[in-house]
Amino acid sequence: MPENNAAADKPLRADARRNRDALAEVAAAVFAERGIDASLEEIARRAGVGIGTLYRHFPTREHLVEVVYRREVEGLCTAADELAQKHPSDVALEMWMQRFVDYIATKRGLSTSLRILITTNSTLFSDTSGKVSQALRQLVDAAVADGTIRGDVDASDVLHALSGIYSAPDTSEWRDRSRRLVSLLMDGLRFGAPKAARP
Amino acid sequence: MPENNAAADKPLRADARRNRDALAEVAAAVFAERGIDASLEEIARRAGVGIGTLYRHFPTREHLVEVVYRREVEGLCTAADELAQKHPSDVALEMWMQRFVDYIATKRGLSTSLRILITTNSTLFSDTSGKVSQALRQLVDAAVADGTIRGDVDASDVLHALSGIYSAPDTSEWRDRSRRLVSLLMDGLRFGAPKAARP
DNA sequence: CACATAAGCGGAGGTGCCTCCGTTTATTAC
DNA sequence: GTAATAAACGGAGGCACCTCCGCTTATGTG
Repeated sequence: MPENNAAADKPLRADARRNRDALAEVAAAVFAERGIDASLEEIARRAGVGIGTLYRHFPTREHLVEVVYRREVEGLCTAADELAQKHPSDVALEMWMQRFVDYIATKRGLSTSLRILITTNSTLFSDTSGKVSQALRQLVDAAVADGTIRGDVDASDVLHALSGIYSAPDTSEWRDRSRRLVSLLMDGLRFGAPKAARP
Repeated sequence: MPENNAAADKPLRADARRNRDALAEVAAAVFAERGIDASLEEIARRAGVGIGTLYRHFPTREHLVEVVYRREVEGLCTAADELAQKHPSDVALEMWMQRFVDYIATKRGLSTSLRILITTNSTLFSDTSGKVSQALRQLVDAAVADGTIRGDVDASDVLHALSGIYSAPDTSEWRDRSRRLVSLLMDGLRFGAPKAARP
């Protein structure tokens, strides 16, 4: 079956689809630069649409935030595929984790509102965290399979190791610290692997 | 020692105290009638002060809500004393529980925002719930002591029995249902008490 | 192509938020 | 009582929210 929400999902008209996408894309940028309380009118303005159009597509701020969030997670997961194709699998894994750090970075500061949104809307959390760990699993498994990282770890171990990134305090050094955590982790993962790159 | 917050608590000027009280009182009414998102400008207007004055006393909506909430709890607890003096102790207990129902009634619908406020500000919760159960304990103990309700229960039992009031769904019948719960509970408490009123 | 029409657009307008600062007033000192 | 002054007042102004509805445009049909 193609889809079947209560009374929805008919294909949008071309202009509507265009505007909707433009809004989501601009919103991502504006939220990143001004925080989650950014002016919706600014978003509409920058996207080149009227404020009415914004509200038609996204009746509340939360709707917009949710869509932006889902798109970003989507992008993160797509990146896993692309990296996997263009790079040796251990390098792909490392690059992806660095990108993951960048991604988390933009989410800091949005904390309160985003947390409320996520606790309010539980499918949002399960959907997205499921996708992320699936993307990670794919990268880790590939790297283990071709011997560029050691064989006695799996995706859950790596995810667990990354969890320090969430919990670390919100200082100016956070980003650097997190990048170092990722390289450190990679060194550990390469250690003793059959085909690990030797620096 | 009288008080000693970091750098505060000097006695307010007479007009300031007046305005502050008026605002809190009006706010209680307006929140009750329009919900927690009521217009702050309306509150200022009805209290007969400028909007600037409202914001000086209560820099954010949450500040105002918190103060209103604390006052209401205060009132509920004061009522316990008054009822205890004017009525036989079992009657006082019953009347107080009915008033408790009214109090909870005004809080329904405010749920989300109030819940956020309470989880954000944990002393608010411990302060108020402590006071409420203390008031209830006083009433129950008195009624047990003079034999108008049975002796094998204590305040915690009663509080536990009342907890159904919170959890019940938010229907139109809620209030009636809750009132009946209270009478039912009172019948049970009077049953077999040495000096219970016999209908 | 031309037309009909449903889908979508946009922005004016009314309301609320919050800040800032010139004016008013309670209080203290004399 | 009067004067000095710190405290408090109030509302204009600027910005954001969100709705409503007259106008525009994409799309299907002949």
